[in-house]
Formats: sequence, structure tokens, C-alpha cells
Amino acid sequence: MAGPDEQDERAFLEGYDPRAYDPVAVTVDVVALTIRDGALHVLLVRRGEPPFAGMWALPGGFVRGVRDAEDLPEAAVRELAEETGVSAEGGPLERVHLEQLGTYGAPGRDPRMRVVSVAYLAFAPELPDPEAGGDAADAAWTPVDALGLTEAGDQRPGTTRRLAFDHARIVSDGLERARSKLEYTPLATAFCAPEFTIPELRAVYEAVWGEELHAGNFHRKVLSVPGFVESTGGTADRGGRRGGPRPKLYRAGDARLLHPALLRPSREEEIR
Amino acid sequence: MAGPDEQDERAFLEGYDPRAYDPVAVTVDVVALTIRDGALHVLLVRRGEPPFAGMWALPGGFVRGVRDAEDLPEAAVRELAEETGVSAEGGPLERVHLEQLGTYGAPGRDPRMRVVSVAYLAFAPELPDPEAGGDAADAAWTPVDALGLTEAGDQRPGTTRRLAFDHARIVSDGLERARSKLEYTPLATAFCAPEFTIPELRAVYEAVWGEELHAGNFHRKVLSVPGFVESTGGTADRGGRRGGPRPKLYRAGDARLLHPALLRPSREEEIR
DNA sequence: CTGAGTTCATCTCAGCTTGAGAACAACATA
DNA sequence: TATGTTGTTCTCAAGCTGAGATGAACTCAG
Repeated sequence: MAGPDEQDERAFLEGYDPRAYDPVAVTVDVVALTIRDGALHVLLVRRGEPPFAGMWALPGGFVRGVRDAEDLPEAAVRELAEETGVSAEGGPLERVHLEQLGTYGAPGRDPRMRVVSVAYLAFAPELPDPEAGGDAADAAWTPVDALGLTEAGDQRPGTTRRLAFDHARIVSDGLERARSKLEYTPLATAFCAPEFTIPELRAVYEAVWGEELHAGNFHRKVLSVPGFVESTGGTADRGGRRGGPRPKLYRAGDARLLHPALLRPSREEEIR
Repeated sequence: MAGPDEQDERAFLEGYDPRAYDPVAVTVDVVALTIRDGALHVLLVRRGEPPFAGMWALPGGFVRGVRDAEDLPEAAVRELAEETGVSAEGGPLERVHLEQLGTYGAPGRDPRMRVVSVAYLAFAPELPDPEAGGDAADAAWTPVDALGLTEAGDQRPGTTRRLAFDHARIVSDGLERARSKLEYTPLATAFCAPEFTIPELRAVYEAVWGEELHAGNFHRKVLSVPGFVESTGGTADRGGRRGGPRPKLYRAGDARLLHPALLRPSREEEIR
């Protein structure tokens, strides 16, 4: 049945106070990614209380609903700022790219109550350690390789850093989104300093995609895509770590989409 | 501030009963797309009650949180089935593709209370009119061109079918997602009958992208992408509407990604 | 039944992009 | 100073794309 009955039901429910009806809590979780020492890292916090005490989880928390009501991206920025220990205004978070990743609301994903969590994905340039002077075990940038994530979105047996709730699935989805976004948007520049070199940009792609790229072809491609990068005219202070000429400096261009896209080589195998 | 303070705050909030804390309601809305008479249509319902009485809205409703708790896709399928008047089991909904589109939670988007809405996107083959025997003004497939949507996600002045809440933004996002998905996934087949012809598939692309495609190149491309379509060996009953040979029949292949992708021609202009 | 116009399916061809490799100068380090 | 590494630019073959042409199969009007 539809139509009149459904209309009546919706009108009824919409006029109902949800406090008295069916309590669902809304949280935001943030998958914040950065690159350190050439490896992709995700920001995690260690849980102090049950459930999942001692396990690692994404930074996040409740959305302020009515008192100090905030929009969802606001809540994500607030949580990220609180966990990272830096202010969102004027600080390093200014240059962080933030986008919605997805919403996770399966019954039972939180054993205490019904929680619907809106996950956000953040791309950050190298940021300081979270609360460097505090308890180092509470929050840390963690190499994603150390999480033992499988394609199915869970963790391999034997992995020491266990993730709480369904956060392994959320991190997996975030990584896949990041890998995909690097293909057709210029967001790799969000992992770099304001001025960067082509080899630095290539290192970002290699860290996120987990495979080496042909330096010559990458260089040609990046310069041939309109609006991806623009030259600053400058040159880096020194050459590569183990030699080589000083690379030229670039900054992010004004393109929002890469055309043609930079496709990852390994894509062939994942198609089916 | 982060670390210990933040930990305490989260532990405090997580143990808190949200009913007594900060009430946020969770709903699902469905952007159901289909193709009728060669044009892209979206399923809309007319609101009978304020706010926005008489305006059109996406089918949707509250997620069942604790009593009869359901997952978010379940809620979307239930709402879609209720509004469409067909059963999800065994009926035409079996072949509907459903994916999460995004979550909309700006304060004030519903004037009555704080509502966070998880939007789903559905691709459907041609379905019957919603509750054909009932009040025809209550639910209807609407040509998306009749909504006067702008790139900014609102409606042009003078458009007669006004959308309630922020549903113009949600529909706009759904359309952009659909256009994009057709490029790199075989989901155009979700708009077709189980067996279809290449010209029918091309009509889907032309309806969603809103531009004509080169028939010869499209044909070559579809057949050259591995796993996009597979031949049934059969032939359609008759030729095109105004003549031509009987086209061959195909069914959807097993590819989940199109490689190489089918890029829309107009992409060049939207890049910046 | 016939002729005109339409459509499916395939082919051709020039232009562009890609992947792989080579070359060479500039540089770090021992 | 010698050696190995790296940034940048070429070259070349292979593949893909857009635009157009062709001919057979078909619908429909007269």
C-alpha cells in the first residue's frame, strides 16, 4: 500500500517528537589522512573505556543537535581540531581538504545504543603529532599498512592494532575513496606544502596507491593536464636525497578535475 | 585542547542517553531515477501538510531506530517500496540499483526540528506509475528537466514544481552522481530491461547526460570494454522506430568498472 | 507493392594519449 | 674526485578517440 496511508503515516511521524519516539544518536567520525616518511598515515585515538577499551578508533563524537546546533562538516572540523590539538582558524587545518565519505548506521554497530555515524574524509599536509606533550598512547598518526586491512573491509588476523566498532570498514572505504580521488582530481596537492616539486607530488601518489610510478611519464602527465599545477619559477634548495639536480617548484593550479585523468596502473586487475 | 580532556568528554557523551541530551532525528530520502519516453524522471511525492504543503518532495521517512531497528539501505528500500506501490521481494525492485548518495544535516533544513537525512540514489528500469489507481497528484514520476535545477543546486525562478526542504540540492547531487557513475561503471544497464540493444543503452546515456552521442563510436566502445555487455545471440523483434535493421540483443556483463571509461564529451567545459 | 527515408553495424583515418625506455646534465655522498 | 642517483626531456610504438562514410536491413507513406 502507498499513497494516502503512507502520507498519513509520514505526516504523523513528522509531527512526532523524536525524543519520545525512536532514539537514534548521530555522530561524526573523521578519517584524516596524511603522509609521513613516504607512507600514508591515518589519525587514530586509543579508547580508554569499554566497549572496545584499549582498541583504536577514529576521532569523532556526537553532533551538537539543538543546543549550539552545528552543521555536519562543522562537527567534523571541530572533532578533528580537538583531536589534533590545532585550531581550525589560521592553523594548519586551513589547508585541510574535507569531504563527506559516507554514513554508517547498521543496528548493533555500537553495542550501547543505536548510532548513525556520518564519516568524513580529510586530506592533510604533514601535521604535528597530536598533543605532542600529552599521553602519546591516546592519539597518533598510524601507518595504514599497520592496520592489516583486507579488501573486504576488516582486519587480517594477527594485526596488533585492532580497530573498534566498524571503523575498519570506514577506514577501508576512506582509503579507496582517496585512491580514486587522486585519479581524477588534483587533491594530491592537499597532501603537499604550498610549494612542492613534481617528485614530491609523485611520492604522494606512490604512497596512496602503494605502487611505483614511471617518473618520466608522471612528469609529462602532470604538466600536460591543464590547471593541475603552475610553476612558481623557483627551484628547490637541494636535489633528491641521494643526488640529482634541484627540482623546480610548483603550486596547486585552479583545476577542480583532472582531464584527462591520471589512472592507476593496477586498475586492470580490480575491474571485476 | 585534546587528549585526556577529549577522551573524558567523549566517554561522558557516549554513556549519555541521547533522548535526554540533544535530540536529532534521522530520516532517509530516496532519489529514484528512471527513464520514460527517452527522458530522465525522478520519483516525487506531493506534500499534504505544512511545512511546504503542496510542494513536491523526495519519498522518505524516519529510520526505525530501536523498535524494529533497520539498517539504512533497508529503510531506503522500504520507503521506496511504500511510495512506489510495489513489493521489494520478487517484484521490479529486485533489479533496482541502490547506493548511498550523501547525508544532509544543516541546522534549519527542517523548520520543525533537527533532522539529519541520509539520501539514497536508486537506478530503476521503467516502473509502473506509483499507485496508479489512487490520487494521481500524490506521487508521480517527474521529468527532471521540469524541475529547473541550476548547477548551484536550487531551482530557477518561475519553475512550477517547487521542491520542499533542501531537496533541490539533493536531487542535483543525485543527478551529478548518476551522470558520473555512467562514465566508469556499467550501471546504465540498471535502467534497461534484462535484455537490451546497444541503441537502447545509448538512449540511456543520452537521457542522463542530456546530449547526443556518436552512434558508431558508442557501439564500438561498448563492445570493446570487457565485461560491459555480453551477447544473447538474439535479435530484437523489430528495427528502430522509423526504420533500420533489427538490432542485436545483449545483457549486462560481469564487469563492475568500465575500463577504459566512457567519458562524456561535455566534460571539457566543466573542469574548472 | 514501391520508393524514400531511417537506423544498425562496421570500417577508415588522422590526431592524441599512453607505456616503456633512453639520454644527459645536475647533484649528494663517500 | 669518483660514483651512483635523480630531475627533466626525448623518442617511438601501440592503443584509443572523434568524425565521417558505407551498405544492408528495416518502417512507413502513398
